[in-house]
Formats: sequence, structure tokens, C-alpha cells
Amino acid sequence: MRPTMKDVARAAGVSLMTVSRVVGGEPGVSPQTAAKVESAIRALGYQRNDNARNLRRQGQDSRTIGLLVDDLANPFFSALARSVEDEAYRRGSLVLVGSTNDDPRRERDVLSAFCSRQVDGLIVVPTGGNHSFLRSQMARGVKVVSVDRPVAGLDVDSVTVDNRAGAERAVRHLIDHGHRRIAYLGDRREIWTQGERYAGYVAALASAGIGLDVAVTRHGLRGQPEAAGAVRELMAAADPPTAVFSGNDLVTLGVVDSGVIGTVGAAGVGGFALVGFDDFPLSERLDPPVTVVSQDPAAIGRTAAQLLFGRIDGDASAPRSVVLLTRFVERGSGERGPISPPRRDS
Amino acid sequence: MRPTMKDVARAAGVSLMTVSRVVGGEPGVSPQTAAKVESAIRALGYQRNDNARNLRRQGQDSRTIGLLVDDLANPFFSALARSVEDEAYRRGSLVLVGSTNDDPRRERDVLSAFCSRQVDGLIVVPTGGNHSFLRSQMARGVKVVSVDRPVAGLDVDSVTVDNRAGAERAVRHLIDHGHRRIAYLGDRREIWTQGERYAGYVAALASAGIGLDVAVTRHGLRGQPEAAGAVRELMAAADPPTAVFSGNDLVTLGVVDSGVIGTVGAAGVGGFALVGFDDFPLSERLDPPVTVVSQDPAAIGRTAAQLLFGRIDGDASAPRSVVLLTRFVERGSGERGPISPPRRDS
DNA sequence: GTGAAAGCGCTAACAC
DNA sequence: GTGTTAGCGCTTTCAC
Repeated sequence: MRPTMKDVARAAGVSLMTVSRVVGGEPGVSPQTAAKVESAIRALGYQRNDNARNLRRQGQDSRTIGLLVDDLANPFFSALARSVEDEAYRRGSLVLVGSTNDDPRRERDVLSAFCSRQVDGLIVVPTGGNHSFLRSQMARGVKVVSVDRPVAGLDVDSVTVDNRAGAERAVRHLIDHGHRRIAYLGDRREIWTQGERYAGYVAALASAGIGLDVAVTRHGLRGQPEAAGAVRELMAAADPPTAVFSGNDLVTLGVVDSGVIGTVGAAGVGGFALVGFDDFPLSERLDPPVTVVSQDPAAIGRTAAQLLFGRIDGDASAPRSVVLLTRFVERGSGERGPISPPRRDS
Repeated sequence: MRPTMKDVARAAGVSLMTVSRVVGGEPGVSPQTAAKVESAIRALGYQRNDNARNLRRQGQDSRTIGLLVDDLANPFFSALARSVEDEAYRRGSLVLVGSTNDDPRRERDVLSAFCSRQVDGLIVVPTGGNHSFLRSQMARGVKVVSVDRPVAGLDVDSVTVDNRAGAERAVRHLIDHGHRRIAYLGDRREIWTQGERYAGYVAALASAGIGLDVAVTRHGLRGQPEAAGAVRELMAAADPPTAVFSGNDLVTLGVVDSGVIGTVGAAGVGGFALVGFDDFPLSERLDPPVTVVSQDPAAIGRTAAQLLFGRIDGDASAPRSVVLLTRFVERGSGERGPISPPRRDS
């Protein structure tokens, strides 16, 4: 069906080897011969089979990498994916992509299929599952960079952000504005970033001498609707919180969408406060604008890709853990005091 | 470096062919032999090289498809990509992914690289460039589905939405609410979807007997900040529009972010009106909530993937053009009358 | 400067 | 049931 070098060679009246040289851009072919070959290539519409090529060129790069994220439709991961792909394009590599959907089985399936296609390296947002599989791939020369989360028990390059410190800062900020009953809403604790952010929340409460009340914490919130439901529930309960710290963008959107921050209290005077992890579109345009802990997904992806390609190019130094810093962005929703009762600092 | 079937065969004391049968799950191997082979596979950590496999299994699927969108970081395309990938995962296929960034050169580079990797098919959001390249790939057996936009002059399956009708409906809605000076803000007209939506805008004006005034139209707005700047400019001009129809989500976000709809006019009474193409997060939570023409990117991606896999499985019927319908969602921003002057129906 | 032969890792086709 | 041979499309190696 597709023409091969053999077909081109026959059409041009040269040997297969000469075609290979022309296609590969190698020297040692006379201009006249090269011209003949090139016109045959055009006439037949020949295109090299890179899989066959990579099969023979053992030990050399396949110029393909694999990228596995939690959910490609999530704006955080899609921004990350885009910057990885940009970096790959610049380097002449292709990107195989997949979503784990937080399912270790799917993660393994997809990573395994990536490796069967002889990828040079992997950029992985690891699930909570077992990653001995990755270890054996690394032994076989596949480079691995983990991103957003470290891989448990595996000594690989990783690119993460200061989740715990960012969260602690956010919650301390709420405490500094007089809040003592602060809710935590996040996705599954088993997801490393969520665990870290929750740890930051707990630490901030502890160092302010505020007891942890799990009645105002919710884990496992996947997506906006679930988060909206959870916050409505909390607000309707007997002793509602005066502030919320939310563990990721989807949860923050849910809290905003539930309507609680727009309706309770007079803006500027007091009211239900919110600080969210992750920035999101229109955060500045809401009433009040939403205070967030912001991270830069494009920078995370770019850093991971640069690390990976460095490894592919032979960098054999010790694995690095790059921790990018979050930015705390005060906009209004985190700077309101509690409505009632006011601080009881007894 | 990586163990091969040969290594497994030697370790298990059988022939290479027996290993191939076991790995390929083919019958005709005794349970005892299979067990020996399987334990050798585990011991060596053998994994099949699917590129070599596909090379030999001529005419059979490589179980890899290529997906090329405008911008993977754009929420519309990332939602589409996720649903394509879900469908591929269900089918046991992998997805090579790329962004054209609206650049025909990059489109060609990436598509060409996809085909060199022997993909079974392509799902493409075509740029405005020349696509004779796709034609020659199709002649060689690569299946192609265009998505979001048709491919100019190429008879392939396509999945689009009723852009023109959706836009016309939106603008008619604004006219019905008394607006006669309605701005159009969109991305480059050369992008098919934008051209169609603009055509719908023009048609709605025409059938209402309103003259087209290009002073209140802006094309080529890529991204939120540019759109925000453009709308501020329009509002500051001598004879500002009383309503805006925006051509995609990013432009709508820009209009919202510019602050014009939140500040002008008393809500419910009158004020600057807005209808946007594409829904977006928090559209219901803004003040006023934003009326939109909504499309379902996941459904678009799923439909395209199902079409493509049907073709890969041998469906040779005539190319289909699937047009999914948009939904008009009234929320408030499109249902306010003009501030001044009121309708002059002379 | 050009070409013939061997072989990358695997499977189709055919032995036995 | 198991093994042998040939060959997928290409590059490496070596000969001329």
C-alpha cells in the first residue's frame, strides 16, 4: 500500500542504499543521483517508515515520549500538556498522551503500551498505585520524570510545587483575619497534592492553637458539583464555618458556584471567606474576587520536559527534585473577617 | 538493553516461535510450555516491541491514532481530546497528540511525523492551510476525520456544529430585545468556525433590516486580554454598541473580564447585553449570568473518534458530515434591553 | 560515490 | 504442539 524505499530505488534506477542515504540526508551521494532519487520520492509520494527505521537504529532515540496525566480535560493538566508538547515539538519529538483518571490500573495499561512503542521517556503524574513497573522500565533505559506529585519509593526526577507551604500560608492568612472555624474541602487525601495541602491546613491551625475539627473537613470531592454540594451542607449545619480553604481549582469553582461567598455578609465588612488553591479564569471578576494560591502549570510542564530531554540526551547526574514556588494572590475573598461570632481570644 | 523474544526463548529452553505464540495469546501451546515461557518472561521482565510487531503484521492496525487540535490548553480542545482518548483507550489504541497553534507549517510537520509512525488514522482540527498532504495520506490508507471545522476541498468525515445557525439565533435574540447596535468580537475570520459565526451575525442583522457597521466588528482576537482591550475600545468610542456577540469562549471571557457588563446599567432594567458562543465555567454565577450558545466538546470528540474507529474497522461508506446542534442558554446577560437610545422603529 | 549482505524484533506460512 | 524459514522496511557494515 505505502511505497517503500525499494519502490523508490526501482523508480530512480538506483540501489536501496542510495535512497536511504538521500532520505536520511547523509553525505556521499552525487547531486545528480540525489536529484533523481528526490524526484522519484515526489512522484511516488514516498514517506519514511520511522518505526522500521527505529527498529534498526538500535540504541538511538525514537523521538517519542509519553505523557500521562490525571485528566487531560482538567485545565491544570491541559496547560501542562500543552507546554510539554511545545517543548517536544521544538526538539522534534512526538508525544503519546493519556489520562489515568486516578486509576492505577489504567495508569499501568497506558504506561505499558507507551513502553511497548519504545518511547524514549515518560512524564507521569503518578496515581497512588504501585510503581515498581516504572522501575523496571527505567532499568531498560526509559527515562522518567514525575510531575505534580512524586512517585512513592522511586528515585526519579520530579517537578512539584510547595503545596504544603502554600496551603499553610493561605490558612494562616484566614486565621490572621480573625477566622477560627475554617473548613477544608479537597479531593481524595490519597492524592499527594491533596494530602500535602491538607497537611498545610492542619499545620496552620495547630500553630495558631486552633483545634482540628473534622466536622468541617471534606475529602474525596471530585469535580465542581460535588464540591458545591459539600459546602452547602457545611453551611447548613449547626455550627457552620466562617471560612473555607479549598484544595484545588475544581473544588474552588464548586464553592463559588454554590453561591455562599456571594450572598453571606456585606462585602468589605465581613462575610464568608474563601481562599482556593489554583488560580482560575475570572477569579478577579467575581464578587468578591477570589484570593488564591497560584501555581504555573505551563512552567511545571516546561521544566519537566526540559529535565526529561536532558536525561534522554545523556544527563546521568543524580535525580533532581525541582520544587517550584506558589504565589499567594490576595484579591478580596480571603481578606474578610468572620461575621459571627467575632474572635474569642480568651 | 531490553530483552527480546530470543532471550526469553533461550531462558525457557524453547523456540522463539513458541514465545511469540504465548506472548500473542495464540492457541497451540501446551499449558506446561506456556508456564515455562511465562516464568521466563517475568524473570527477564520481557515486554513486546510493538513497533517490530507492527512492522511484520502488514496491513493490520498499529493501534495508534493521531489527534491534532488548535491548542491543547484551550478548554474546548482539551475536553475534546479527553473524550477522544477515552474512546481510544476503550479500543486499545494509543493517541499521539499535537497542537497546530493555527500554524499550517506546524500542522504539516506534526501530521507528517504522525504518519511516519504508521498511525491508523487522524483526527484533525484543520488550519486554513493546504491539505493535499492529507489526501495523499488517505490514498495510502490512513483514515481521516476532521473535527470542529471541515477540511477545505477534501472529502472526509467531519464533525462540526451548526455555528452559523447558532450565531444567528443569538444575534436575533439580542435584536428581539431591542438592540440595534450590536458588536461582533471574534478570532481570525479565516478560522472556519469564526467565519461561520460572523456570517450568522451578518445574516441576523440583515434579516432585521439593520445595516452592518464594521466599526463595531473586530476579528483576529486571540485570547482573553486582546478581547478585553477591544471591547473597552469599542465602549469608549463615539457611538458605542449596546450589545456584544462574542465568537468564542476566550473572547467572551475577555469581554466579561473587561468589566463592561457588570458596571453599565441596572441589572434587570437595561444595560449592556452580551451573548457568547461557547459555555464556560461560572457563566451562571456572574452578574448578570451570561447567556451563551453552548456546544458539547466531549460529544464532538466522542463522535469523531467513533467515526474514525468505524473507518479503521473497515467502514467504507461515503464520507459523512455530522453536524451536532448547539444549545441556546438564556441566563440574563442577553435579555436586557439597550440603555439608550431605546428602539427607534420608524 | 555506490551497492550487496546481514540483521534489528517480530510474525506468517509452512513444515514436522 | 513445536520449530524452521522467510521477510516486514530500514540502517549498519563492508566491499568495490
